[in-house]
Amino acid sequence: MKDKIRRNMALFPIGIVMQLTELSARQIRYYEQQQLISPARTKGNQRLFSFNDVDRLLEIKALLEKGLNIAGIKQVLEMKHEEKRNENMIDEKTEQKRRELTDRELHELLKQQIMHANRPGQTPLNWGELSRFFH
DNA sequence: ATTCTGACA
DNA sequence: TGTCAGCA
Repeated sequence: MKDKIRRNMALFPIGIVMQLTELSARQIRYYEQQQLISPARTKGNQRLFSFNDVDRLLEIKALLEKGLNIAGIKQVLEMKHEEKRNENMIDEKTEQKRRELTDRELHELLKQQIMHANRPGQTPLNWGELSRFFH
């Protein structure tokens, strides 16, 4: 279990992360403000990201492309946190149920945003991609 | 050369 | 979110 410290080891500066994630420095810093990530800092106050930070950013990017806003992403990420907490019981059936639960909650999140946060002049949701959530 | 924070024609 | 300024 030495892999955990490796994944959490602060390694690369924002420039590298930009290339790895296809995200702008602006976005990466913004997501940190929204507390979606918490990269380490050098003595010179420069951000140092770990593999976990990068993976997290990739997840954020994916969710963003699915049409979720910061609030929605926070909730999904929060569930991911609970998942890891329960990853002790690696039962096959409970694992399956958990995935279904996650999908249902994602469905709810998206439904809420579609109904509620439907702002003028903007269509933040990829309805095509969302079809699977409305079976 | 890079990154950081703050601000907005 | 982009982008520019003024520092470190």
